Amino acid sequence: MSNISDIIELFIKELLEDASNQSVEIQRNELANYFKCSPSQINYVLTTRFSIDRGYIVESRRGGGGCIRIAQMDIEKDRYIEGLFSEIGESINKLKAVQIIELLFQRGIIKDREKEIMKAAISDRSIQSPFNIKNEVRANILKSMMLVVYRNKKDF
Amino acid sequence: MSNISDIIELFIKELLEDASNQSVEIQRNELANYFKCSPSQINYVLTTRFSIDRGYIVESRRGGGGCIRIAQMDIEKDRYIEGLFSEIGESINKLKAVQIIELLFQRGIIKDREKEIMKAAISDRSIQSPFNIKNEVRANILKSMMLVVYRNKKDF
DNA sequence: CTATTTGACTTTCTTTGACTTTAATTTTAC
DNA sequence: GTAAAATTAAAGTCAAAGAAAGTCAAATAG
Repeated sequence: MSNISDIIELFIKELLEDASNQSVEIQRNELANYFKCSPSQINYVLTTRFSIDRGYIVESRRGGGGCIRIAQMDIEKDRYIEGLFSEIGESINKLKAVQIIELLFQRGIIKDREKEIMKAAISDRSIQSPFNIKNEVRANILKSMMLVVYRNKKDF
Repeated sequence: MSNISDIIELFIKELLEDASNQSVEIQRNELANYFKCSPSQINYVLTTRFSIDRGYIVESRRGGGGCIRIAQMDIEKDRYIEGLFSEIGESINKLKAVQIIELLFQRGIIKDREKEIMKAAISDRSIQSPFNIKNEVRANILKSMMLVVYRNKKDF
């Protein structure tokens, strides 16, 4: 204990607890100043503790008035998606990805057009990277989209 | 949050909401004075937030009694999507991609959750390719997804 | 060795101000 | 009284400065 990263992690998680809509906005420099650490420490915490795999979506804006938004999915409540996530892992081929998307549709978690959009996003035609990282990129895209779906159930 | 540009953007959009004919007239100096900012700030907001690819037309007249008119374009969905396609081209950065997605939502072409799914798919976190092809991949993903929307209008 | 911390450098977005251009109004010359 | 000139009242442009956040690699801690 008592490394700053853990403390900042906890702090952000408390903010998220208090937030009504499961998302908070922070200012990197402000937070860094508050914890008397370097600004890039905040980035470190975000990438190591608030990654997609852990159920968080992080967005940011630079420039004057810039900020970082952290949104959370309540992964505990959804053992199901947790299972799918670990199945996807770091890398997934197109066939398996499509299967998972179809599954989500069958379960009534996504609508028809959402299914089609997701399939389009992870198609080989989309991920035309000339290197052998297609499946890694596909895994990331799929997980990101799934997070949105799970976070956003209310809108369904 | 809380940068003046965003506030002015919001203000103008509210004016547009209230306007009967989807267009409003403002006076640059008056507005600048109201928000206690430099007049050229207004130009900045107009070029970054009310550009033609965001669906706005801005006209102005200089000299005494001059003013700026901002009008919201009302374009047929099909032609609209086609135009956006050519704008995306081979490569697109994240900001522009998000703008296009927001536009589709604003125009009622996609739903809220579809918007979020699409934004997740083209986020930097998703497209974690270690090489300099991010923007190419992003363009492909976005176009693929838009194609689904375009073909699948009936479901909306 | 792995995880953390820091700092120098980069990128992106915003804000400001000095200068330019254009249009309307007022003044002047005839 | 009218046409040209001067003045004034807008809006436009552009580049520099400022305000964030991002990256990456070296140093440090455990």
